[in-house]
Amino acid sequence: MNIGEVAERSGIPTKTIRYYEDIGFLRPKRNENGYRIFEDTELHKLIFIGRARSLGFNIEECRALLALYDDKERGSSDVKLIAKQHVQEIERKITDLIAMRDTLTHLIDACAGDHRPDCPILDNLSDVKTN
Amino acid sequence: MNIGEVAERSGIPTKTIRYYEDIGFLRPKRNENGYRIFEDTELHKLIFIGRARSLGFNIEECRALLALYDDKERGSSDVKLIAKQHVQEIERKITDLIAMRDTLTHLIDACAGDHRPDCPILDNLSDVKTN
DNA sequence: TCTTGACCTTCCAGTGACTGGAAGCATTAG
DNA sequence: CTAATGCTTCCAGTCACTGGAAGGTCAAGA
Repeated sequence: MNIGEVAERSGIPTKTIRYYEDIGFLRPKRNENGYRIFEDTELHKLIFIGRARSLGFNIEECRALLALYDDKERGSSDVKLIAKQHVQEIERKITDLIAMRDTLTHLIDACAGDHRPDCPILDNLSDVKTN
Repeated sequence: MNIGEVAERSGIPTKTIRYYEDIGFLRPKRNENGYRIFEDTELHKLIFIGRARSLGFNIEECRALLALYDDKERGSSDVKLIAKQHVQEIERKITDLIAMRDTLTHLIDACAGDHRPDCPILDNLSDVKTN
């Protein structure tokens, strides 16, 4: 497979695939004209990385997951720990977003047609104590 | 207030506060020695921005939210529209994050978490068919 | 008074994770 | 044969910071 086909099949742009090679995620062979040739294992790795990224894992976390993926002797508890930490972070974000949505919704309702200079809701939004 | 105190009270690093000034979020006065002097309104603005940023709004979105925050005529329909679009975006993000969390949680539950190498998390991430 | 250290200033460079573009070979379709 | 597409490398830019250098300011202590 050339890089274009791998990009199509993995959903990862060619630029990004080359970048992933740069940072050591893959090391595809080259043929005589210098083109990268990808094996199925490399395609699978890219799909793996793409999915991990879409789940919000950053590059270093992906590297750790890839190492575990490659390591035949790995224990699954290592993987589970990484995933659990990530779920905690996601849940914190969800909580924050719900709070922000509720605040903004109140803001929209309460500020509609209100031309007074001081809005208590805005004051509350930026109040340190409600942080 | 000097920048250090504002940083402490807003939770935003001094570097970032100066950056926010660069991009026009604030325009703190200076005293004779050149130090920035911050009013309470600027502190509140920073807390507001910090919260919006922590929820994934980018700088331009923050600028729009700040306009809502700053706008003495708020209640006008265009400002309200901006806020509503932001609420929609927040809801989309919440949905995405919940999907992410559910996927990960499901995988964690299915993962033994012991020293054995079989791990459903990695299996799922590397399974081409579930792409 | 001098000095030490914390705090402030500006400017420039680097980060992460790409992304875009230029310049130049290789391959393929018409 | 030519044009279009695809591949290569390299360099630069993006966003939102973040770190460091070099230097000015200020309050406290010997």
